[in-house]
This record gives sequence, structure tokens and C-alpha cells, in this order.
Amino acid sequence: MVGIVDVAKMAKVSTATVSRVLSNNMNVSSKTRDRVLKAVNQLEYKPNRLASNLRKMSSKTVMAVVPDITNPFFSSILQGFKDVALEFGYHVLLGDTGNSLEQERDYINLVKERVVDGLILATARLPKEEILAASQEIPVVLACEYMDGFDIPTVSIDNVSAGREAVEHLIRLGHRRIGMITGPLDVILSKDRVKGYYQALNLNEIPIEGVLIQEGNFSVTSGYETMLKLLALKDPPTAVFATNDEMAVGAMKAIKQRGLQVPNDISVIGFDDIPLCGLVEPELTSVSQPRYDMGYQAMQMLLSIIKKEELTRNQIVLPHRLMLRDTCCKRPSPML
Amino acid sequence: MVGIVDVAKMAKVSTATVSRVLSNNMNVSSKTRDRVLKAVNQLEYKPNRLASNLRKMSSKTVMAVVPDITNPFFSSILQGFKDVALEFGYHVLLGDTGNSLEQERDYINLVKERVVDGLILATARLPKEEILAASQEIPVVLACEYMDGFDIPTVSIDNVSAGREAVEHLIRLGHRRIGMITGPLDVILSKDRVKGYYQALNLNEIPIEGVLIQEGNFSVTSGYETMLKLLALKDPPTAVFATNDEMAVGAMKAIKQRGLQVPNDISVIGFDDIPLCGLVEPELTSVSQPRYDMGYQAMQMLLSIIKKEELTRNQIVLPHRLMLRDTCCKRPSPML
DNA sequence: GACAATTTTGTAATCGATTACAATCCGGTT
DNA sequence: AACCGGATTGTAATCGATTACAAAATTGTC
Repeated sequence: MVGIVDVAKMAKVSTATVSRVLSNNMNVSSKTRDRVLKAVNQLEYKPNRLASNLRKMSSKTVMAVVPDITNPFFSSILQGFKDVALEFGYHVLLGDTGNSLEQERDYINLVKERVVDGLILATARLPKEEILAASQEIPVVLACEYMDGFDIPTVSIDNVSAGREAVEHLIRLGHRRIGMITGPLDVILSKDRVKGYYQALNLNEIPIEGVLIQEGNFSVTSGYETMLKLLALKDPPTAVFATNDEMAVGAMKAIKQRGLQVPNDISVIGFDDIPLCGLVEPELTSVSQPRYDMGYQAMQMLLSIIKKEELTRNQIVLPHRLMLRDTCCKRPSPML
Repeated sequence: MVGIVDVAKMAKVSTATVSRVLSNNMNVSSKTRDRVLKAVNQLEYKPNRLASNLRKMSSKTVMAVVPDITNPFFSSILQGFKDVALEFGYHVLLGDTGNSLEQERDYINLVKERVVDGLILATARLPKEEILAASQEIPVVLACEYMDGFDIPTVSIDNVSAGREAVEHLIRLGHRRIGMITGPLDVILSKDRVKGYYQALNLNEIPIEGVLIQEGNFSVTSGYETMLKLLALKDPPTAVFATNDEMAVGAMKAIKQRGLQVPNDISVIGFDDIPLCGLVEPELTSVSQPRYDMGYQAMQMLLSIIKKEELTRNQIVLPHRLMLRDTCCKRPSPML
């Protein structure tokens, strides 16, 4: 393996000079620079990053922690991460927790061992305090989930408002019995969207009924199964709001299977606006999040923190948007 | 930051001993081991991996190169990669090429700079020779794409046979005019599936017609658009085989939009068997690949190569399976 | 041409864990 | 008690690039 000393020897300079040419580039006469560069090319010298990393105390690598890469929502975020990272010469380590709390915690240790310089959490199952503690010791940015009252660097949408707006849309269409299929209630994001649901009902003076709120786990089948429960009620909802698109599609399956129609009998709204929305029939109305952008901005923020730059803002709320498609319509005339 | 010397001091041993306790664990008396471990815990010592990496000349990290993480097929493979890697204490760097040849090449350099110990390519746009050259210098495993006649470590399915079987299924149902929507023809995988198409037609003495073969780019819209072209033929096909599910779904959209029915008017088969297949209507018949398993085995192979273990086989062909669903049926009675 | 100011280059310490090699310890044997 | 062999521990070199500091070279000024 050819090292920096070989280059130095060939160019008849010291290793310091070679290093200078290859990094800062300042304070080297163009004559010697050329000589060094020629040697570098001739020997096909590639600096050993392991050595460089040790000396600089940085791995130039960050970790992206997501609950499940297989989910198109998160894979888009990842892409945002990667593009910024690349731009600044950083690499992205893949951290898929498979929704395990343990693994989430393990990843925090990687920073302490200097395997990575920082962390982006696109999932937050860990207790707030633990995350807060970590964020004070090491560079961490939270993507997707906003933690009320904690000053942790965050990029997210306003999930409460997004939830409220989705439900208000249904109310505006005349619906009064509105079912909600939520994700696991131990993740903040789910709680926030339920909060939005409450707000919408309260604003419109519609009484809240516990049975109309069902907990799923973000999977298609959980959407299917919880929808069956809602349909089994003596007085089933005329509209359903699911906190992600997969569950919404599962719900649609259940509705159709019971011989009912979407949206004529029951309206459905999803969340995330993944490509799937345009592929099912009828096409699914959904709340769109700027997922790529969230990833992009979160990584920008993380790298700023790593470089100890001053942050203008350390909490960014991005806009969401209700994408109207074909799964919502006026409430069927009530048969009083 | 607490280092190994601090631990050594506290435990009143040398750094060598501390290191021994933390790694090999052999040849250390239990008395001193306990003492060291106590110090490690008390000081919350975390070894600095950067130093360790330099000394051991290994980053304990590998890179997974995929064309597009957003594609559920590749994200599943990634998960397979990650699970094996984790098991052996390795990390996975995310390499998304966005189908760019340049980036694919850049990633090879990362090994030379020792940023990663090895590479898994789940895409192979680079010329065969270049990949072969790389594989002789550094640990590389090819996932998904099998290169004829080159002895490069590979995990894949038999794309030729898979393509042939899909088309034969259509022929068995009575179809004789069978359209093919293929992925970009510069990737081996596409070529192989087309080869299978040819074989099936030849075996059944059906003449091959160039216009029936259309090139897409794996996207839904490309499937939609190429299907429109097929439908515009004077004598359109009664069945279509797409080399991935997204294009198949795009084709279904086009068919329905023209007022035709799937499968009654036109049968459709996709490839990959991603979850989407079960969500569209009618549910899509597709060739299933063991994607997680491919990732899993490819990573096992790569780690073996890195550790310079003897490989029993360095080319693995995994089984595929035609998943019958609702998009194929007998050819509509020909109106002669 | 002498001297100061500045630029360019070199020397050697440094990052922190690992490990080859040397030293020491300990129990058993004669 | 002397000695041996194996187990345990310590010393110091090592990985290869970076960089603080020192030295040398160059430029400019009078």
C-alpha cells in the first residue's frame, strides 16, 4: 500500500508538505504543489482515512436512525439525508431500529465511541429525558417528531394542525361520526395527530367517542383489522382518518370487502402522501409531508451542529398540505 | 474524554492489559479482569474506535450500493444486509447511486481509502470489466445481477428462467401475442428477463415481434406510457409481462383508462412481488424474489471474503416463485 | 547588500488503541 | 533451594496522516 511517505519521497518534500497540498492547499508554492500532485497521480496515492480520522477525531460519518427503511416515507427522508451529507463529504450509516427501543439506544453509543460524528433520529420511542440528555452531550437532530417544551434541534411538520385540518375537511363535508385509526400511541407523532382530531371535533362541537379511535401499528393489516372493528359498531363512522397511508389502504380494503364503497359510503383520509396513494382505487386523499425536504434540512442542521456553527433556528416546522383525491365526499344523507 | 490510560491507571495495570480484557479476553487472570472491568464501568470508558480502526486497519463498515432506496425491492435487500452486518459487528453505509454511473465508481474508491472494508453492489451499470477489476483488488459481492462467464462473487436469482416461466404461464393460458415492458436494457437483469421471454416464445413456436417489446425505466409512469404504445398497435397484445411491479401497475392504469379490463381483456404479470401487488385491484400476479434473503446471503458472503475465509461457493442462485393472483386469465376467445 | 517581514518547507509530536516482544510471576518438580 | 514451563503482565513500537513549532527561503525596503 502506498502511503504519504512514499509520495513525499518521490516528490522530494516532507510528508507535511504533501498533506498540505492535499488538504488546505494554502501556503504551498505552485512549483512544489505540481511536483507533489504528479507524484500522487503517478503512485495513485489514496490517503488512508483511518489515520486521518484518528488525527482529526472525526469519522466524517453520521448515522440516520429510522424505524423501518422499508417504509417509503422513511426511505425518502433517508435520501434527503444522503444528498446533503454527500455534498459536505459526509457518509450516512444506516440505522434501522425495527421499532426496537434497545437498538435506538445502542446507536447513541456509536457517537460516544466516535464511530459517527452525529445522529439523526427519525423515530423517537425513547423517553424524552433520555433523548434530551443525549442531545446535550452529542450532536443530535430529531426529524419528524416535535417534542413539546424541549429545546432539541428538530425538523418536523406541525402534526397537531395537520391532524386537525384533515378532520375538519371531513367535517366540512358533513361528516359527524368520524373514525380515527392511529399509529402506536407511544410515539409522539401519533399522539399529536390524535390531538388534532380532538381539536377539530371540539371546535365543531361534536362529542368525542372513545370507540371511534382505534390503535394500529402503521401496517396495512392493522388498518384492515381496526377498520373491521369500526364497521362492527352499531353506529359505524361515515368517514375515517388514518395516520398513515398504509393503514388507510388497509381500511379501504376492509370497507370494500364488507360490500361498501369508498367514498360513497365511507370517506377515507390517509397521511404521508406516499406514491401508493395514486395507485390504489379510488386514489387516496392524504396529508402530504415534505419528506425529502425534512431529511435535507435535518441533515443540514446536524452538520451545522457538528461544525459548531451558530444556528439561526434550531427548530424548523415545515408546511404540510392536504392532497385531495378521490376518497372523500359528502356524507351520505342521514337516514333519520 | 476518558481514554484507555485512565482506565489503566485506575485499575493499576498497563494499557495492554486493559485492551486484552476488552478484546480477546484470553490470558488475563480473573482477579485483574474484575479490577479492569470495574474501572471501565466506573469511568464509563468507551474505546475510541477511530484509534482501534487505524491500528487494526479496518473500519468494520461496509457499503451497500443500490440504485434507489426508495424502491421497496432494494430497501428490503438493505434490511437483509443490515441484519447480518449487525450480527457480526459491522455497520452499513448507505450508497444510493440514483442510477448514476459516476457515483457507482466513486464508491469503489471508498474501499481504497479504507473508509469501508468492502462493497455490495445491488446494481451493475458499470462495465463488466471494471467490476471484475475491482473485485480482484477489493472485497466485492454482486447482489441481484449475475454476470455470465465472470467469476465474481454473486447472489441472485436466475432471471432468464424466471422470465421464461412468467411468459410460459401466459402461453399456457392461451396467449400468443404477449407484450413485454422491460427495464433499461443496459442493465443485465433486464436483458436476462428479455432473454427468458425469447426462450418462452421460441419453445412454443410463437414468432417474435419487435414492437411488442418496449423499454421503460422501472417507474410507474414509464409502465403507463409504454402500455399506451402497446395498446395503440393495430393488433395489441392480450397479455403483458413487465420486469417490475411498478411498471406493471402503470400498465394496469393505462389498460383501465382505455376502458379495458384486467385480466378479462388483458392479462398482466409483474416482477419482484413487492407489497404493492396485494394492494392494487385486481391484485397483481408477480414473480417473487427472496429479496431479504438475497441481502442476507450477499452480506454473509462479503463478510467471509473480508475475513479471508474459504468460500464453499462464491456464486449463489436463489429460487424465485410465480405468485399467482388475479391479473391473469385465459385469453379471450379469438375473434377470427 | 543588510535586515525585516513574510512565505514556504521541514521536524517531530500527536491522536489512542493494539500487539510483538520482553519481563515477571507462580506453582510444581527435583 | 534451585530450576523450569506456562500463565500473566508490562514496555514500547506501531498504524499513517496531521499539525504545532522551528527552520529556511524568499521578497521587499532602505
